[in-house]
Amino acid sequence: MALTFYNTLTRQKEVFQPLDAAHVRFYVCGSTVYDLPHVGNARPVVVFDVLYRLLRRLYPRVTYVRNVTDIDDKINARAKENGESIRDLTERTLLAYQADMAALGALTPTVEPRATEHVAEMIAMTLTLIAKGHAYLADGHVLFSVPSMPDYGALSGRNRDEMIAGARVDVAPYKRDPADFVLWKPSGADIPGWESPWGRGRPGWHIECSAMAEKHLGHPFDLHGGGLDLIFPHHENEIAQSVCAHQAPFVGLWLHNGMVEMNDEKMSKSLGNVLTVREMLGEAPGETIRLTLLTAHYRQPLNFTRDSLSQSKQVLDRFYRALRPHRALVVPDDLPLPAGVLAALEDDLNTPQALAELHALATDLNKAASEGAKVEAKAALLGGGSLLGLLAADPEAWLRGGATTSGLADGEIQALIDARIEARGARDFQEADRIRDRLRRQGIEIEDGPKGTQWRRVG
RNA sequence: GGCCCGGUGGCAGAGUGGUCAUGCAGGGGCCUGCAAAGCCCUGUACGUCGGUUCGAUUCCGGCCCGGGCCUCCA
Repeated sequence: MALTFYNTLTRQKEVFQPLDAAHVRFYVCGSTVYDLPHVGNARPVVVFDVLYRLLRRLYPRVTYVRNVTDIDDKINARAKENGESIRDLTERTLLAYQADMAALGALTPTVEPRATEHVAEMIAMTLTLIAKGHAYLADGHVLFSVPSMPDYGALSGRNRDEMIAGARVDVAPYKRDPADFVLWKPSGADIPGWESPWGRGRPGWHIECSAMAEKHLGHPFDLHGGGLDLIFPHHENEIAQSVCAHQAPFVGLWLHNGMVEMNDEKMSKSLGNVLTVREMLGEAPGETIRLTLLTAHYRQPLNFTRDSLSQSKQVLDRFYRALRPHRALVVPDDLPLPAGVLAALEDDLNTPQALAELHALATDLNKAASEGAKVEAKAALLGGGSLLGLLAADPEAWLRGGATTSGLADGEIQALIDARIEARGARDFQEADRIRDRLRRQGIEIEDGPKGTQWRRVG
């Protein structure tokens, strides 16, 4: 099956045709580093991590760029509020972000460019836009002239008049057109600023992505991703800048993930209904959070609840239970790509379908009779899992390290199990059941099998 | 107000013009000393009203409901 994606630009599914089949290049909007990332911030990271894993298996070389926004007025405000330097705030937050995303099983992108390290490129692009008549200087600001670009609005599917009609914000008096947006703005002495041809100032929000994408991926490149809420104005403006600076098409394929919701409402800091990834990592393994983010198709809204988290934990338990008895079976390092999982992901990253395939593979493994069938089934399950960034943990460790902290240490558990085995050997089932009940009350479930008694923590 | 998206069985959540999602929960069986796990079987689901069709949950239109964007936002 051909790799297919729903393109926001055309609002239909299209077969993916890389500009260079030897080297696929894509860009995803990352995070503004002023606060701990919440679960909503994590969704694009996990979703596009699956995309990255898929592309790496399909193409010889993939460059994945995810930016770090460390110039932003919210950062300035937060640093002032905290009484710490901007550098300290962004450094600390970036480290937390990277740690949290790694805990969710996200691979490190090829490049994580920072805005502060690309101001020169942004100034250069701004100069180009002025030279080409797409930007102008007004009241110390450099503004992009939206009317200078006839195609403006193609991504969000709105025309300029509609935008102006629906505008809910006062238009800055220095704008020639209400839709114009800032490329560069002046900085007062108490705000970070960089020297520029227009005096000391700082870049507008959108220009960083245009400049960093160009630097690390060239122009044009294959695919651009981000949250649905970035379509307008961020991505629209990014397109305008890049297209006008180059007088050439920018990106043909745009992917946008749906929002994470709580109580059917978008999770966002401004609404105050956020759960941070860090908070959730205290309640559930990162892999459980990751799976939860993959249970719905990436373009659908995802209602995030503790209940959905425990559902995901149950699913992972099922997979790891299937794998547990086969620890000794050696599978190839180069895991196979199960056809069903691959086909599901090639169809616009249909992760729910891919998970259904994983369930079928787990059933296959549970039913496998011969040694050869077991090896094959185990490799398939792990291979499918790796494409989704799942099932890399040691099954025994996963099952014994459940969500709740039992009062019993592993040694104590084993001692009780040994005692129970002895009782069973003596056919003292009353004693054996008493021990089992005691373990169960401590959150330990035991299973008697042909290879002896195994246990796991439930919760 | 403008632009966009969605409403699937108890829950989560894919998908399809006419036999199946999948998982959890529920019911029955096999296995087990009993369990647990596993395996097998098990569900009159597709917001509503019309239209197209031999046939619609799936296509089209109206309506109702929910969400997103239009301002920072993943």
